[in-house]
Amino acid sequence: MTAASVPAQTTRSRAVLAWVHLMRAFVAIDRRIEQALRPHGLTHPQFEVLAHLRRVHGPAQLDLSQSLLLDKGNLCGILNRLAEDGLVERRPDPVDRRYNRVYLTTRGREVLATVIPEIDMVLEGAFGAFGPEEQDGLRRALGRLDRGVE
Amino acid sequence: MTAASVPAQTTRSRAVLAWVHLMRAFVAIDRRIEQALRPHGLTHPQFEVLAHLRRVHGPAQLDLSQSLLLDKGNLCGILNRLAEDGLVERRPDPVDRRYNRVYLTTRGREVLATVIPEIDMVLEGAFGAFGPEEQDGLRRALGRLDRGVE
DNA sequence: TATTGTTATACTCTATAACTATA
DNA sequence: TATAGTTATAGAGTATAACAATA
Repeated sequence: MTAASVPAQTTRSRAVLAWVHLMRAFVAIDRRIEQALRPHGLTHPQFEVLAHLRRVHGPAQLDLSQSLLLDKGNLCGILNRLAEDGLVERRPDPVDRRYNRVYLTTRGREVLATVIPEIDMVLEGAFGAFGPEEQDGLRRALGRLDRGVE
Repeated sequence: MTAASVPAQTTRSRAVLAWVHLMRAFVAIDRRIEQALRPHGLTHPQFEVLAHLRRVHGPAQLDLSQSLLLDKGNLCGILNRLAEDGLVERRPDPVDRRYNRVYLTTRGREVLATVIPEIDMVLEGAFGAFGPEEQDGLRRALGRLDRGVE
């Protein structure tokens, strides 16, 4: 820091302080996750799509976009990039051909199989300092926070 | 959800669950903040810069980029947009003219004066369900989490 | 006519690297 | 030559809206 920059002290409310800490914790972990994803050529939204497809088999694009809170047009672009890389496949629903159902390819499953353990390690490293019941407590508090916002 | 999508049940570790909750809580609040910023034409990084300048007077751009963990080239672009909108001002350091010192303009201060209370309301709404000592507890846990990652 | 998905546009952010000006 | 800042480029995400295909 250069000499002439002047830090000022201001008081901040409990809520603002809590937010600053929440943000810092999130960003710190999120950066680690992105570092783990990048060598595999994956962005965060792309990983979210893949991880969702691992749990839900063959959703229509509209379902997918709603589940992940993404605009349908933008999801379309994300799916294009994933499909170009051969991680994902679109197949029209045989009954109602307006629907595209989205599936992981074998390659997509393989990529997930290598990426997910790396991310688990990041998370174990982050939360490992907490004991099991502390983790549960934190989780409950964050769940309350999440629900409180809606 | 369309009929043919198939949810699958998998077990997830405590750490992953804690992360999911952390992420959901963060994203929920973050979206609210962005909604509050958008009518003022501010993006999140732009607000971060302005908020930092409210506390630190006249930092050099390099200091600023390091404080906010932004690349100096990208910070330059963000400052250009803020300067175009008249919220921020660059003045070369009279002693060493390699440095640009960055200042809030009067307009920038005015915008902050209207935006910050709105964001405070978002945060009070989010954390208001917690009592003071609960907020402090959450804050301490998140602080530990943040430090543990580094 | 309503719904699903695609395409188009404009803007911002990020990563990376070459370039300019000052010291 | 080192440092601070700028510019350039390419890729990705987001918001918004018009468009095509199917029902």
